[in-house]
Amino acid sequence: MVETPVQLALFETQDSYGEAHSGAPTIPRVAQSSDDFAELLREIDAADRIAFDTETTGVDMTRCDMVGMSLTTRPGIGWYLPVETASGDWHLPADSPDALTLRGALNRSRALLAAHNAKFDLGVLQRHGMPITHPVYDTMIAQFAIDPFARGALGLKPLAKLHLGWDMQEIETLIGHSHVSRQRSMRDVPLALVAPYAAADADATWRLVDALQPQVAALGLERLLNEVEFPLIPVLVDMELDGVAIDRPYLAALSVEMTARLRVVEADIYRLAGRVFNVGSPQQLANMLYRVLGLQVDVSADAAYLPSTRAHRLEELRDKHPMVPLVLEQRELAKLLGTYVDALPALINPATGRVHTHFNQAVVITGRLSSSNPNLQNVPITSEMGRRVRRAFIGAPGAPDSPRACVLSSDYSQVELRVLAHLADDAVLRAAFQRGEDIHASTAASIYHVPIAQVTSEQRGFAKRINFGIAYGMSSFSLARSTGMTDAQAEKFMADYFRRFAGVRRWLESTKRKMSCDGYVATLYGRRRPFNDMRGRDGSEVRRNERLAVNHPVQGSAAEIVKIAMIKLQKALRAGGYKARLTVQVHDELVLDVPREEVADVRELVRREMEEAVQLSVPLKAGIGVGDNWDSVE
DNA sequence: TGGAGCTCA
DNA sequence: ACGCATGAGCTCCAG
Repeated sequence: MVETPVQLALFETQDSYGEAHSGAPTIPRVAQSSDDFAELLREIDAADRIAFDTETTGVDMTRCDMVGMSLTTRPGIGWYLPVETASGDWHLPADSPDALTLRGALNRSRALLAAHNAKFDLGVLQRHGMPITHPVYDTMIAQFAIDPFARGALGLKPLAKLHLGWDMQEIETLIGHSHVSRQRSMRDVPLALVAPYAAADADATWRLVDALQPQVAALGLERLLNEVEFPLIPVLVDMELDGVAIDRPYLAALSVEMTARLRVVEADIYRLAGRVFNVGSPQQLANMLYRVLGLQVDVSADAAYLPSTRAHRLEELRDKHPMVPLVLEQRELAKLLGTYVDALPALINPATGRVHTHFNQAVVITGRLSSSNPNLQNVPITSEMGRRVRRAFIGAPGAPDSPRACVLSSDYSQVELRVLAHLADDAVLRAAFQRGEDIHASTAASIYHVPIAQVTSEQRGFAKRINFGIAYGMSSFSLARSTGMTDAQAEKFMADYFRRFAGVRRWLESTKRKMSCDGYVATLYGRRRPFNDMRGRDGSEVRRNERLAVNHPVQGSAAEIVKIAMIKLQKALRAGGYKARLTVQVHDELVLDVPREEVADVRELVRREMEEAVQLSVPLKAGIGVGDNWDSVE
């Protein structure tokens, strides 16, 4: 039978696990009777700290099934609660009375709850009738705050190795490798093997809290974790589980239209080329443009390499040959089709009819969220064609006979510049924000010494460039590059800027000094970015680190403000009994599904929670739009 | 799998 | 003289 090789593999697993067991001394206890369960409940009531972990049939919390759950209330022992069993033994089905009892016990407990990558476990538990309302200590997020460069090694097993010296059993020893033959499901692994594996995971998590806590304290990360990152987890769980509604018929029609246009454009390209080639291959395209057609670009060319075919390079050639604009159009169509129009429908969860992105808290060094599968933080907005894609993101369907929810988008106005004004304590910049002025016009007025009403649009444009660039540590050369000023003009412009905004200049200097003296810089809530000793390094490397150093507190503190706004907003929405739901965060923008009858209320609630998220020395301002889709929110 | 190229804030 | 703005994710190609 098919079973035989599986069994063999599992026996081998047990052997290797036996060797490794000395490193992970967890005694598993399987809850197999009502008496066991009652004993566990008593332990939960008496516990100071409870670590838990879920075993599931997959890694996607929006669709996997729960196989079991492990719980540890003291080091060395891990309970395992099967969710389903073949026999009549005690188990814990979703929504069963026992599940409700456990949920009540966990939420009633005064113990610290801990989990590794808690968002996953909380999402799974929520989908199985056990929502956890307590804040949870997440050992993965704590580790990321301690060492943001550990990004690739944030799994529970590497952490247990690092902090506890444990060589833990890898999950592949139970379910096989995803790339080798077909992976088995955790559901098919015998209880006798799942239980010790799961128990060790909960035990490791329990002990990791002790290992991490001294470092968290030493690095001053308590407020960041307890006031920002941990409370954000349940907000992200709700956002991910709710998902975003997609207009599938609209996308289908858009696909037909865009694909037809793509075929026409490609046919025209082949006709002009005199042959068929792969326009999507930068190499073949460069060969066609620069060798066959002989187009010239004005760059100091290394003879060994053909020039790039990047869009801004092709824009310079737009009028030189009719193929060039066609290539640009082909690129845009192929990108939109491949990334959204044809790809999004496949990501719609059939059970919910929505797409469920992942918001990751442990990827971006500055502390921003990242979004993946799909990335909803880079949905096109600039081009007309891109905005047609954006129109596919719509409100959730309402109850029968009631209309779809609206899409509400609220974005912070100039949040990073306001953060800079606060951090740098720059009197001029602060005053401009306090007066509620158009900040770019105001900056221009300051630099050119003219009344704000007399600022020309060109002057405002220069000021806007410098306002954006400052937070990135921009040089006068890049200012010249991006504005078309000469180097000398740009240099003078920046000198004028820093004379006027002396607080900003002092802050930039002190931040760079802090980087080299202390070896780190930090955000409002204390998230650090470490730097290596740069003594004896190349000047350009030092300057790059200086740019990273000044960007970190600005970008990272802004990210914290948005996260706090999300936490407060979610709380206010729930307290008010609203059906409105947060769906997407795009760094300085929050997107919500709002039933039509709630729009007036929720609009003001969102504004208040965002503008009052934190108290800075400058006001925060949010701009809000409402529409039928993500494009029409203006 | 790494780079080229594109999208966003 | 050099090198030239921060932070991400996804798709495609080529090897």
